[in-house]
Amino acid sequence: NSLINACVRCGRLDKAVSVFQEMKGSGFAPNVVTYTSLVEGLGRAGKLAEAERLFSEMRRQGQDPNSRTFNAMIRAYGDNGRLDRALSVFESMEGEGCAPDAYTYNMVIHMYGREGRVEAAEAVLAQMQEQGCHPDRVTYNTLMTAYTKGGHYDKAVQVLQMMRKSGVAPDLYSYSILLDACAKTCSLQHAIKIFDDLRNSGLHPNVVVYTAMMNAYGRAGDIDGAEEIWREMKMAGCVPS
RNA sequence: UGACCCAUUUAAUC
Repeated sequence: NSLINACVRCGRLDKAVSVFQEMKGSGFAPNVVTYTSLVEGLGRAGKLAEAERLFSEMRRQGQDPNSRTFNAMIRAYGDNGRLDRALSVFESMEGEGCAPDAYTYNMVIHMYGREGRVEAAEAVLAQMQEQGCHPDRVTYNTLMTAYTKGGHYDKAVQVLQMMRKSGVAPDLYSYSILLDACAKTCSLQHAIKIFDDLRNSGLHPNVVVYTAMMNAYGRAGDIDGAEEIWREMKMAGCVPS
């Protein structure tokens, strides 16, 4: 399984499949982890029919999909422009006796956000909470992205506050999402405020945050400010990308 | 029953 997964992660689906064949040929029964890795690999390669086939085959082999398998299948469809299919797999989970986990909800929220369907994303968040699944950092960050991409900066900031209130500490993703939004709308003053919050949080900015912040200065026409960030970044030992 | 062990989700620039 580790080898198959390594192949999948490196984009070598062909090798993953041949290891899978070898595995079966030498009498080792693939388990749920094996199938999940392959579904993921097939999804990345856009081979949806093949992924679906394994998704069915595993049940016949007595390996029922678990939440991670469903997640891999949902992502396979979602990343290949089949939101409709992704959603039907998502909706089938309950009936299959598999409860969606935070990853599941987070992915679905992300997919709706990417389509600009902010209200649908909010509905999934509500559903998540109804099911007793607690939103985590990724949930909040994903929702913030949905808002900023939809031009609702204020709502994104509200999410940051909601996040803190729920005891989930914002991370570098949270800040970079807001900084990027400020940069894209040339709201330098907001960006400066967010960057200040970040410093006070005790987190150390990384290259993504610095890049977004330089962008905020740059787009606002403040070259000196941008250079100042650049110097700070190098001083902090942060390597440019 | 639980923990651990192999597989899943979010940000900038290009």
